[in-house]
Amino acid sequence: MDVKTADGPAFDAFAASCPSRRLLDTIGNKWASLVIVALGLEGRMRYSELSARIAGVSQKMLTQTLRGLERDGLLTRTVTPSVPVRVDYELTPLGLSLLGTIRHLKEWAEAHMAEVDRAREEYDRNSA
Amino acid sequence: MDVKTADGPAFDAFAASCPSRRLLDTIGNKWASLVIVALGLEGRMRYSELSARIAGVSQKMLTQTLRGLERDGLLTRTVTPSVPVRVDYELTPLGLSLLGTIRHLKEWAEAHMAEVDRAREEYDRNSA
DNA sequence: CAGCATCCACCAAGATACTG
DNA sequence: CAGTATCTTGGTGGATGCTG
Repeated sequence: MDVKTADGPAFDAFAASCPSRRLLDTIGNKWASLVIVALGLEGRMRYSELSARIAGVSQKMLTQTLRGLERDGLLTRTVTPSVPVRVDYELTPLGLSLLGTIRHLKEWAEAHMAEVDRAREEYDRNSA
Repeated sequence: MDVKTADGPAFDAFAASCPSRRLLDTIGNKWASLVIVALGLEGRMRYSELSARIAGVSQKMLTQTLRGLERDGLLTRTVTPSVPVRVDYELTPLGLSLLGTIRHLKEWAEAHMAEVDRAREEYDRNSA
């Protein structure tokens, strides 16, 4: 997280240049992580399949998300110039390695979110 | 990520009830992860120390973030009723375990973000 | 010192309509 | 089918001023 151990305003971690920050900006995105997980499961999907699979996403957000992930080298976009056009998306090796990282998050969540829920109830009860 | 393998609109992962979604909402937060990392390094910090350490955070956001993390059981808030008041924040065991998960993210970022950067340059060059 | 209250600006995200 | 274009909005986050 780019923590400065020296004195001064310390963290520059939130700066756009911090790798961790940029990673969180990516996977913290509501749709990006869903796209990655979907492609991780299916291996390769068409635009319309992704659209159907990820409930609630608008075309705009799906396209925007896919472009971003493509730009980051996390997935590839393949156009087959048939009629009508066919476009397939697939994770790159880089994208697959990130999928592994996301799974770690998932495991923490499944193991500990119940505890978080209990803490919330407790907190809300005491502050009501 | 609560993926439905059955047919239908498939993902309900983005729903508020999905543990992974909620975890990403937490650590995807710009300031929350910084607070956790800061407390992970220092072990225990006063409000003013956190404020000085995390450059650019407003009082509003810092307070809001701390309340959220306290509510989630990730840190404790200890008030010492001296004059003037003294308030200390410290990670709970739960918060410490999350710190470990965040470190995984950091490792991925440090190992792969350079590759992401290259992909971006390439992409931007080809679309210019 | 450690906050709460208020106001405001901004922009990401959704809805809608159109197209190669 | 797989998008693009445009408009609108809500809620996040910052600035400011005040208090136990």
